Order: sequence, then structure tokens, then C-alpha cells
Amino acid sequence: MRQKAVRSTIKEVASVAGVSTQTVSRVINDRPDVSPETRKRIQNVIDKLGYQPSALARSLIRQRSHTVGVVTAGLKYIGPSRTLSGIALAAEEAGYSLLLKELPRFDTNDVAPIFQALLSRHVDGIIWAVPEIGENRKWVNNLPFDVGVPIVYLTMNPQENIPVVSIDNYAGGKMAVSHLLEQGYRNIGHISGPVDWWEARQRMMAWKDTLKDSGFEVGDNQWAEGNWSSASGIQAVEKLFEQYPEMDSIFVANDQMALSVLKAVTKKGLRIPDDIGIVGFDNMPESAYFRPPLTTIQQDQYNVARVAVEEMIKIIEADWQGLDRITPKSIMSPPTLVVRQSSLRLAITSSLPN
Amino acid sequence: MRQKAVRSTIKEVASVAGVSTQTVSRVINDRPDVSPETRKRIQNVIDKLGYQPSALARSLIRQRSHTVGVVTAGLKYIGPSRTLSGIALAAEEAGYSLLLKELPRFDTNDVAPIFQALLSRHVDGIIWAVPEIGENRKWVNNLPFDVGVPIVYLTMNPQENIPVVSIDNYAGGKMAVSHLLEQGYRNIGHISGPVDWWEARQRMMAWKDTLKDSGFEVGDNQWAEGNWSSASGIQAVEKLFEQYPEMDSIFVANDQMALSVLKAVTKKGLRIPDDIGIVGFDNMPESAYFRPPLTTIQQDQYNVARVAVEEMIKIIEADWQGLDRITPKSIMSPPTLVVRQSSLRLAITSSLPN
DNA sequence: CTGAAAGCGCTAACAC
DNA sequence: GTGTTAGCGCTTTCAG
Repeated sequence: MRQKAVRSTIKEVASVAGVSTQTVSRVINDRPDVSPETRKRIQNVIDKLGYQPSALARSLIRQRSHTVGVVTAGLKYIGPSRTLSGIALAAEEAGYSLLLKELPRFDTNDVAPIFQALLSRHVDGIIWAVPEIGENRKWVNNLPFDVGVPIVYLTMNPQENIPVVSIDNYAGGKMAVSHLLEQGYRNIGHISGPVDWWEARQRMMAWKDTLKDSGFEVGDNQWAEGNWSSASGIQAVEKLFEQYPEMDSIFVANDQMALSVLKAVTKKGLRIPDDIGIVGFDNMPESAYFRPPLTTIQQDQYNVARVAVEEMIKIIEADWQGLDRITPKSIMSPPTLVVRQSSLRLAITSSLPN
Repeated sequence: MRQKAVRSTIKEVASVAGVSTQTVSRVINDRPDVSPETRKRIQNVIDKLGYQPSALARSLIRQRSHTVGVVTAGLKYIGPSRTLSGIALAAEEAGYSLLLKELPRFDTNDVAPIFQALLSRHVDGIIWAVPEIGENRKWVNNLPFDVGVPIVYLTMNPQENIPVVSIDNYAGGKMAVSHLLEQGYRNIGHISGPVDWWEARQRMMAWKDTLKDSGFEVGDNQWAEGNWSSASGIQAVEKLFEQYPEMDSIFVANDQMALSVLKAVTKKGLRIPDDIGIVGFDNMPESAYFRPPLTTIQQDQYNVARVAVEEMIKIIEADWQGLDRITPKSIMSPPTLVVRQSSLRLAITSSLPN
């Protein structure tokens, strides 16, 4: 037989306690104007029945669900999942539930159904945590319908009047290349991520700008494109060695590619960091155990996620309290440089962990 | 000023179309008994207004939310996030939304608030995707309240009358050790995960049993405990070298620890796989690019997640259609062995990718 | 074929 | 202090 859901209702509590539903409502909402005895009696009934108010019914009547929608993609990769984790923890702390949608592909452009699914469940806000790739932001400024709730974007190019929170990839790239320059490297190549990714372009631009600012020429023979995967790192580095033989160091746009670059370079008989210096990006937990340990740029996805949630909630609260809508701002969070052996040509390496 | 949510309601559609809400309801639910003209007229109004039925209101009245709650932990690790990804994609396909809760710690025992939060939002079922650790399953057979919806557990020890879906860690461990035996290794050590993890114990037990079944003695000097992290792998392997000097190979309980083991072994001047064979567990994307490439056990978390979602939905549907409740069963999905250089002592290595 | 009435579980506004 | 009425947005009877 069908086993009906066994939630008890406010009506049941009321009838058992011999009061009106209204009074029960006052108790569960901690409102005054209930006599201590009544309150106690009702509380007892609530405990006995294991009564729990329905968040659904409340959402309906209060026009507020305390739920935020999170849209993500590529959860099997470490970046997106760390970000999601940060969002989940921060939202929970703030008392919000999370409705999760994972896009099956990064470059989904058909976003209307996603929004509609979220809105039909009355989310109070949306965090768009899909990286900006190719044309997948075309819709930002002209959705075919009024979303009606705030949207905070992660990892995208800042725009006027749109709240964006992101790691400052450009700053990270500058840190990486400046560090190589300081270590005395002069012919710094670059292996980029897929150039239709905004993050990849930022890191590459930083590489170019930093070199140019230091008076170096930058030619197209000095970089190669990867696709973030270790496999693509090998191909890219081989290409680079061919087209840029003077190269004495490489800024690689992520650690996964850097892993296979370390391997390919070593296999070629070159020593790291003496002959070739390598800097990655991400600081994945394993990077410290590569051979040699990888210098890299650390992204604090947790913090970015937390900030995004806080921004979102600020906007929700402001709307709800009838205040002026907060002027959307972009927040770029600077990453940090983690120096390890793969780029340390000048320092005394024996003092470093290896 | 407060910007009210702008969703239009069935009432508005009805009044604009000049019909009752009931008729609109029939149209949006694709029911017969509406004249073609009326249907068309209403559909037009719906399109014009961008009307979307409220899933919340529907959930209330239908006593069915088409939402499942997912409880996870450690999303920043690759395993849990791959699993979540599989769940998200499978649930989406099946037309279910996901309400996500991430436990701040793996060993949370205070699960009542989690369930209550989920139930107050009327989830139709719950997928408990937190690994079994220490006492964190104590509550399974005596929750202080009736959950009332089906729960499917991932990654836990099978129990009577409880639906569990998991990778068969024991089978994976057997594959790993058998492979080492086939390659002619005879003194096989083990670096385990934290032994309060069920998965870690399964892998270790498989190691022990396989050796014993092949007529080898197994002493406590032949294994060491890690905590899944690369850092712990180093400590464990150093301990092993001390207490088990004859060791000629190691089954390491995950790839992250195996990474640092490869490094420590090499640093000691031993050759892999000639002097020491190594097998890991997980097949993380990077494992193929370790030095040497790592033989490992591949878990298909995607498939496990998909199966869990399917089981969950089967139970929900059965309940809902008033059928007998499905007898809960445990499903153990076998992993696969991925052979790479780190364990290949007998084969001609030149034929393998490196 | 279409509409009216009732109600899912809850709360806001008003009585008493 | 407490109860009554109305209604959030929708669907399920049941009339007509």
C-alpha cells in the first residue's frame, strides 16, 4: 500500500493542543502574545508529534523561500566543485537552502529552461557559477523574461550593473610571470587554457603584458593553446619547444597541464628549474608532490564563493526590506603565489621541501 | 522600493483569457476536455505573460515535489564531487530537482536537523552520499522520527532492508593485489586509508585476504595507515620501508597517496616497477601522467550515482502508485583495473604509453 | 467542454 | 491572549 508521507500539520497540533492553528503559528514563530502555559502545552504537543512546519507552505505565503538556485557545470573538475562547496557551506550558514542545477555542458546557451525551473520553485536569488566561455554570456543583458530575483555571477568578465565575483586571473598571471622574471628567466613561454575561456584569456593577457612592460617582445611563437587537460599539456609543450627553442621557462595556465609539462621537460633531459622554470595555476592539493614540487598560483575559491553568497543575500535582504536596490559591483579577489622548487633557480633549494 | 517578484499567476492568465483558473489548469497540464480554440487562446496568453506554473504550489497540493535531497560531504575532494555530478545529471534527466546539503564534516552524527530541513521542503526522497566513517551510521536503524520518504545510501556497508549502492571496494582491492601477484611480486605491502572509513577497511581486507588465499602470511608490519592525503603517503611509505624491508610492491589505497609514494620510492633510489611495484585506487585524471604512469583501480562514480538515482525513483514511483514497497537491495558495482607502468614488471614496457 | 467550491499547510489582518 | 477569516498558487472533486 502507498505509505503516505507522515508529516503532521499545524492543524493536528492545534487540535491536539486544543487551540487554534493561529496560536500554534505564534508559538512556532516565537512571537509574543501567547501565555506561557499555552506556549508550553503547544510545545509539548509539537515535540510529541515531531511536528515540523512546512517550508513550502511558508514560502508560498511569505513570498520568500530562503532558497537560492546555484547553476554550475563541470562538477567533476576540482575548480567548480570547490566553488560549489564554498557556496553550499556559506549558504547553509546564512540559513538558505540550495537548489542545484548542473549544466551538462560548459557552453550551454539555452538558459531559459534553467531559469524557469529555478523560478518555478521560487528561489530568492541565483548564483551563476558557470565559467564564461565563448558566447555563453550573450543572454546576460537581454533575457527574454524578467527574472525578478537577483543574479550573482562567478568567474566572468566584469560588466556595468551586474554583480560579478571572481578570482583576479589577470593579477594571478602577473604574479606568475613576475616571479619568473625575478628568478632570472628571460624567455618565458606560455601554455594557455582554451582561448574561448575568459579565465584563459586573462591569464594569457597578463603574461603578455608583464613581458611587454618589462621590455620584452612577445611573438605568437611563444605560446601554445591547451585545453586544461594533462594530455593537452604534453602536446603544447612539444609544440613550444619546436617553435620557441630559446625558451627557458613556461607559465602554464593550470596545474594539470603543468604536471605533464614537468614530465615532458624532464624526459627531454632538461633540468627543472635549472634549465627550465615552470609555474602553474590553481594549486591543486597534489601540486606540492609533483617532481619537482610545482610553483603555482593559489585561487581561494572558498572565499570567492563565500563573497558571492554574501553579496546575493545582501541584495535579497535589501530588496525585501524595501531599501533601494544595491548598486551592483564587481569584486575581484586576488590570488596568491605559492613558490616551490619548479621555478626556484636562485634560491638555495636545500631549504625547501621537496 | 521593493521590487516584488514578477511571476504571473494562473489567476491572471485566467482573467486575461476570460476563462476560469480551472480551464487554464487543464491547458497547462495537457488534459483533454478543452476545446481547441479555448486551448489556443489560453496558450497565447500564457506565452505573452511568460506564465510559469508554481512548482511550489503544485508540490503542496499534489503532495509530491519532484525534488530529491542529496546529502554529501567533502565536496572539495574529487570523489564526492564526481558522485554529486552523476546524481545531478541523472536526477535532471529524470525530471527531479536537487536540494543540496553539504555536511561541514565527514563524521557528523547529528543528522536530525539535516533530515528536517529536507523534509520541511517536502523532498520525495533522500540520497545519502556521505561515506561511512566511524560511528556515523549509528542512526540508520533508529531515527527518532519517521522520515516517511525513501533513503538510498551510497558508499556504505550493505545492510538488510536498506537500499545501498556502492563501488565494490573489496573487489577492487582484490584486483589490485592479484595483479601484483601476477606480475611476480611476492612481498606486497599496503598503505591504507583511515581505518575508520569503511572503504579503507574493505580495500585493506581485500589485500589481506588475497595474500592469504595465495598462501602468504600477512603481518602487521606489512601495512601502514594514511589519511588519503599525499602528505600522509610519504610518512606511511617511510614507515613501511623500515618495518618491512623485504617489500617489493605496495597497494596504496588511493592515487593521491600513491603520487607521493612514487616520489619517495624514487628518491630512495629504487626503480619503479623493477624494484618496487605500485598500484593505486581511484584513477584520477592525473594518474596517467605521474612518473611513472600509475596502475590503479577505476571507480565509476558516475554509474553508481546514476544507479542510486534510479533506485530512488523506482521506490518513489512504487510508493506513489500504491504498489508494494520494493524490497530494498544492495548494489555493489565492480570497478576496473587500469594497468600502467608503475606495476608492469613483466610486460614489454615499450608498447605502453608513458 | 467549462466553472464553482474546497483545500494543500501555513500566516497576515483583524476581531474579541 | 486567542480565534476567525481570508488567501498564497494551484488542483481536485463535482456540477452543469
